[in-house]
Amino acid sequence: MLKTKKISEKNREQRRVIANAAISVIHQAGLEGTRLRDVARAANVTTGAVTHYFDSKDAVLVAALEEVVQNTLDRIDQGMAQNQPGDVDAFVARMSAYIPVDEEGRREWRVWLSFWGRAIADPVLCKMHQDYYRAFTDKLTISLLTLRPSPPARGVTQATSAQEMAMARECADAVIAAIDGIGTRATLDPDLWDAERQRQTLAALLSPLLQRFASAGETVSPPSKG
Amino acid sequence: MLKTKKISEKNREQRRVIANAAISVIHQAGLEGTRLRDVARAANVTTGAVTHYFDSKDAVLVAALEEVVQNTLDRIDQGMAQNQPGDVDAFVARMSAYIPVDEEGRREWRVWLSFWGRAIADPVLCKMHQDYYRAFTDKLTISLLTLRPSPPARGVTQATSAQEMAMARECADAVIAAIDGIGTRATLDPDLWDAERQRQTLAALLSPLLQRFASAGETVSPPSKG
Amino acid sequence: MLKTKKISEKNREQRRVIANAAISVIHQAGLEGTRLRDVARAANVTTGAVTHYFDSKDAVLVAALEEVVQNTLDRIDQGMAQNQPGDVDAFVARMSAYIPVDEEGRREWRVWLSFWGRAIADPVLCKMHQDYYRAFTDKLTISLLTLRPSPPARGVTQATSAQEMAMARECADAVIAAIDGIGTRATLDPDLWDAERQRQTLAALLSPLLQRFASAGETVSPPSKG
Amino acid sequence: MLKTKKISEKNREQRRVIANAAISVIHQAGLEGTRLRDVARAANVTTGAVTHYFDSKDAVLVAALEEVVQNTLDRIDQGMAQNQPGDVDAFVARMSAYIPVDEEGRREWRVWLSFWGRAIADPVLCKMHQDYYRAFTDKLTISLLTLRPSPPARGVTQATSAQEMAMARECADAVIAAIDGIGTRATLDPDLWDAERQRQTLAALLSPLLQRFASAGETVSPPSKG
DNA sequence: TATGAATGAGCATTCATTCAT
DNA sequence: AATGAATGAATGCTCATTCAT
Repeated sequence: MLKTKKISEKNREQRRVIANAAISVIHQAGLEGTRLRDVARAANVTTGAVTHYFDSKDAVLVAALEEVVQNTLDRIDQGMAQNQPGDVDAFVARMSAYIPVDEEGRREWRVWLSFWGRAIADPVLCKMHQDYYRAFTDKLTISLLTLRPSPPARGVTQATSAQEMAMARECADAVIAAIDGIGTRATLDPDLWDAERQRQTLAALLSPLLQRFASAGETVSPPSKG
Repeated sequence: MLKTKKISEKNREQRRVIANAAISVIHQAGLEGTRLRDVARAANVTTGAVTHYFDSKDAVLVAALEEVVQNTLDRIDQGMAQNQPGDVDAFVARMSAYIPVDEEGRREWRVWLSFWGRAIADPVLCKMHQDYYRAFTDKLTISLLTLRPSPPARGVTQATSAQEMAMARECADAVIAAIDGIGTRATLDPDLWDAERQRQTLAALLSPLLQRFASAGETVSPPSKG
Repeated sequence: MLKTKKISEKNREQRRVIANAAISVIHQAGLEGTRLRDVARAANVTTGAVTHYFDSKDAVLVAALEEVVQNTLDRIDQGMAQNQPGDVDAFVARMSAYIPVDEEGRREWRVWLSFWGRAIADPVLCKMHQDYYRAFTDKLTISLLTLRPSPPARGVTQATSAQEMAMARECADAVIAAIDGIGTRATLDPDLWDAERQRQTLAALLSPLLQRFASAGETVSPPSKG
Repeated sequence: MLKTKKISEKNREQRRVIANAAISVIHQAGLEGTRLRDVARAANVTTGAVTHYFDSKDAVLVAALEEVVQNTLDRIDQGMAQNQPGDVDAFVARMSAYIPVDEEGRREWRVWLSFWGRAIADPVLCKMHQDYYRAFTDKLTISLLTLRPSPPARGVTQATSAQEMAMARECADAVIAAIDGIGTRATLDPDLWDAERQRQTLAALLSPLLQRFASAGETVSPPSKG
């Protein structure tokens, strides 16, 4: 039993090693240029070992994507610390952890973008993306609420109104869209899109939006819609 | 001479037919699921005809992307009509032509997204994307300037100051990022992202930003940066 | 009728133009690298024209080989002038017209050699080669007889004895083998085999042989065989 | 280490099996009629196995040629035993091992001839031929020197004079040319060229030449050149 | 567990040939 | 007589997958 557990752990460890090797290869060769042999070589194992730990190539790719997703979600959890109400600038600055401003970010974005193209025709990958984004949206929605003044300060008794929740979710949608839009551009045109331009664009999109949101009693929707 | 022209035109016409067939197949099967035979069948020609008009499969895919790019650029030119100064809502509404709010839009976005993944490892496709986005940014920058009150109204004599240009370009970056971010989400999670949610998110991101921009004498950059 | 003849002549002329174009392409690209399109281009006609004048690609290649054969046979006829009895050196010198000592010779030999490889698996080409070589052997046999002193000088009355004919044919075999052997080497290693080395080797092989043959009353066979 | 060696040996063995299968197919179908699938079938493996051991079809063909070359060189080494000075007949008889007098010889010559045609347009094959022939020439030159009386018998002290070497090399050129010329004829017209005719022609060409060479103090060059 | 040799279906690509004009 | 666009069979090659060791 002890042995089984050890083996199982080794199993899991080997799977992660291979998944990370796959990420490396995808990063370098692109998704359709990724051959199982190269993944095996990058993981210092044989091709047989790869198929030993994974049922198919698709399973390897899914594991690679899960690895990237997990890394990102972990970072989100770290960054989703309690906000200071009204401190929009700090929040925007934290969001810049999700755009490709450093080497690791660029690496993850390249893999990320590779999977988008394939997810379109692959239900499994598509479902993974949807689940991940929904989770991200939920986390962000919760976090955004802490940007608002605490309820008592606004003279309301209930913890969070449904309307406030909706506003926060709209905001989360917008924040994620901004991140994805900037990340895409920066990944495909890295020479033109250095960290500064990315951060500037992120701030341009999020600051006015979040300042409205953070202001008590106002809606995030444009006035013209009301 | 006339004959030559006719032949040349037929050539170009056939190439477009095949490129559009490729778009159809990419839309259905994804980029890596696209086989030349299926493209040929979709174009009602034989595989030999495809290789008669194109040097290689890659050339067919490039032509397909060019077709999508051209369609989009054409639409941009149509939508870049003179803005009414300050009419931010109308501008935002026009921008919604670029997010996948209808069937054709979804179709183009699926193709578009497919190419992103491949552009990462393909210098030719990458260059195409960069060129296209730079062109789009330029067009949008010009258009955005017309959202601002005319110079005399602001008491300035010069046509457009360098600072104003920079502001407009920052705005253009932000607008494009918003479009890409929303388009990506909507393409990968179409059930959750209907036209309404897309438009709402687009407005949430662009309205506050553009209202600042359209207001004379203010900068688009967040106050904290100044 | 006159018109028919003209057309027919044009036909023949066009076929020769195409055959010579084929020789050019074979010379440059080798036999298996020869595409009908390139032959057409080299002849300044369209691919359709080539198939109009020839039933198939093989027919084009056969015509090309016939052209080379005809050129060679014509030259043989020119060189087969009456020999001066005993003038072995002049005969050997004339034989050097058949080894690739000049540009045209090298060109023809490259084509020639290309066809050998294909003749092995192609009965039609094989037959052509056999016929050509047999014709060459016959011509050469006749010519060689004139190297010998005239019969009266040898005290024989009959024109040419059967034994003498056999000797001459053996000689012809040897001469042709020497030419082919040297031509092959020189074609495949032209840098090492300049005209001088070829001529030297030809003389080394033929001079002793032919001097024996030219001497009345002796046989060309090695003494040990007799 | 032992295991590695075994694998490596199996690799080499399999490559040879496939190369020999290729020879069989070339022998039957000619070089341009040789398909990888037929080679695979002849080797009792799948097409995938062939590409597992070889990078490309060309690599398979090169290996096939190398096999033939190696066989020939091995035979040359066997036949290059010390000559008895002056025993020209024995030497000529040994040379007949290189003309297609038996089934195996015909087989090798067919492959050999096939490659000549392709070597013309293929630098790699061309280089192989040149290297092989230069090696053959060197071996033959050394061997030919032993046909001459030993230096003391000729009253010279030095081992081998430069002039003697040059004579031997000229002789080697001639011997090889004779072999190639006869082999070519016999391969392309096997019905007419039985073993007897080949041997006769070989003797006709080589005997007078070598007798001159084997005679001390004479040059192999024709008198008229001196 | 782990290996890597072997498989074979599937792909893009080539090119002689056909045929409507 | 001549064109050249279109055909489609045939080939080399790739690579995920299998399996005996």
